[in-house]
Amino acid sequence: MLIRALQYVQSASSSRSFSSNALVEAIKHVEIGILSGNYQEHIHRRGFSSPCAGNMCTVAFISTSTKKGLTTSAFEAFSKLEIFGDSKEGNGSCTIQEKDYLRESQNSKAGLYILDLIDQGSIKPGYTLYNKLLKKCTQLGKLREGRMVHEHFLKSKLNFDLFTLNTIINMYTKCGNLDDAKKIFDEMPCRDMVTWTALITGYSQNGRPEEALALFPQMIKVGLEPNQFTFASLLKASGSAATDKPGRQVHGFVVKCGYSSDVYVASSLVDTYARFDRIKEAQLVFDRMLRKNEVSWNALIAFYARKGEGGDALKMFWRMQSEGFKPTHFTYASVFKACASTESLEQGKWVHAHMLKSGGKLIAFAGNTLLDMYAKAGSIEDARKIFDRLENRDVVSWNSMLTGFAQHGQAREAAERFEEMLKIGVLPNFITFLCVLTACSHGGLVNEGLYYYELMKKYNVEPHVDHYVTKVDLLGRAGLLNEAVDVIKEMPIEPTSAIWGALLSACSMHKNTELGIFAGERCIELNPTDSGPHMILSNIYASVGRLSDVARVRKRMREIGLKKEPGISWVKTGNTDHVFVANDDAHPLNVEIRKMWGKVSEKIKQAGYVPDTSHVLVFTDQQEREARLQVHRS
DNA sequence: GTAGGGTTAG
Repeated sequence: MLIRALQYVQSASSSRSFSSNALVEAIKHVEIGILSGNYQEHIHRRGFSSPCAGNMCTVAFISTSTKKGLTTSAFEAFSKLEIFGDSKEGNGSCTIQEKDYLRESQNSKAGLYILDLIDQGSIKPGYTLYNKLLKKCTQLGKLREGRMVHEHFLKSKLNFDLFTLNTIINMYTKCGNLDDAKKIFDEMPCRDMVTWTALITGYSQNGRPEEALALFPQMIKVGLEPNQFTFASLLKASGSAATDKPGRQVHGFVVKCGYSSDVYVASSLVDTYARFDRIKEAQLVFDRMLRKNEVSWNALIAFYARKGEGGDALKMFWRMQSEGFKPTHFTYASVFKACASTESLEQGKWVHAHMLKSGGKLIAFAGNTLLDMYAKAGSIEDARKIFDRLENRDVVSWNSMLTGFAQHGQAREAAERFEEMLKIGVLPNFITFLCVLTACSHGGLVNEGLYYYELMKKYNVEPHVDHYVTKVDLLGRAGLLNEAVDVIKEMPIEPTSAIWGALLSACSMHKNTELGIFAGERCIELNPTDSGPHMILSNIYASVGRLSDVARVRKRMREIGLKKEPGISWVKTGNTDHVFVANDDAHPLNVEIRKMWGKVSEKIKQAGYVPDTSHVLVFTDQQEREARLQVHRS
């Protein structure tokens, strides 16, 4: 009977004429037969075409077993239920009919079938049931369903229960609804340490560190002592505070309350100190840890990666393993970033191989950084390969791929990928638009860029000042200087130095002296410490022979204490880095290199390169002017 | 019932 019923569901779900009615019929059959055998095993052995079919049976199973009073079996099945929302819809493993079924069941709260059963009187609810339901909603991040359970609990005849309310607060914070969590917190007649910790954690995990930290003194005031959970969250919040002061204060309490040797608390301390560049303190806490784990190492490795200290990051990566710790996705993500920032592709390849060898899957978490590493190191082909091989792709994977194309001047590719991501339903964020706009700007795709800019509205992405900078850059590079000025005039926020900087570069490129001077002066007013705009402005003055203005700009730079950073080039051959600094003839093969450069430079000229020497005024001799442009000189 | 570590742009 059971087998026949399962066959019925299976064939119904794979048949073209499958409909909701057929499903209801099928479920009835399953309901009749399901208790006569081992349900889970049968589901497993039948090997359903998709998890949705299994879900349909699970719903039937819950219904049948609760009717028979087998609540434990119902709970067990419920914990495996994946019918909440659309988790399976997203990866395309559903048939169209199954999608309809999922949608229907959502509307008729089939995901919370069990609540209907309570209303019908088939099942008597208790705190345990509500807590299980809330936990499930929390795990799946289902706010709507969680709220339904919360409301159902309020309507029940059950008394106030601290444990359940803490669970509800946690459900709201994990689903990102801090306002409701705070409301419940405020209305509670009594709170314990878990209540406070749940709210502190909520603020800390949702990027509201100030509010998390503000709760700490209040908690102390009512006489509750924080535990290791509280401290871990407080330290995370301290890590994104404006100064290191909160972190130090919390550290004091950690010592006072005796949690210094807790591995969660100590790892958080390492991370917090590292975020304020207090590497000595971070290292000290780390060294004194009696027990370490992967997270302790990752906190330190992430610090070196952020600082661009690739060598140190790699050293720690090998050391953690020699001390018996296995790298995690966090570790790989940091190490790849470290390799990307030091452009040590060879080392990065080693670590990549290491990850493959240790059986690590290529998931977006670490894969995104690996993709970025290859793109930054110059191998767009490898970056693309990584993208194709990713087990899962999130918006960052797409952004990184777009950036890769933009960095390699492949604007068309970037635009195509962008269209593709929209087509398959990946929601672009503000960074996505920056990536695709930058690609268009660098590739001269003005119309496409303007179109994508307008598209931001459709995706509810509010233009940030950086988007305006990119738009000015897009128009400016293409020589549409008046249009670029219109953007600046019409933007709803005050132009920043970056905005004027973009216009300045465009004017320099297209030789609009008057506008360039205006933009340059505005840019320098707003950010006097960047040497770049001073140099461009000076060059613009030079190009029209306004030598006294050149002198004035140079004098102003000296007064501010600015020096133009010398131009530096690197060439890597084998394991040796050859560094060339402006005005530096120190390389042992200097003579040979210059001879070779002469030949290359001749070829470039033959290919049609015309050096722009207009701003190199100090030398009257044309040959000397050209030479100034071709090698590093100040 | 409450906890810590990662990535994309500029």
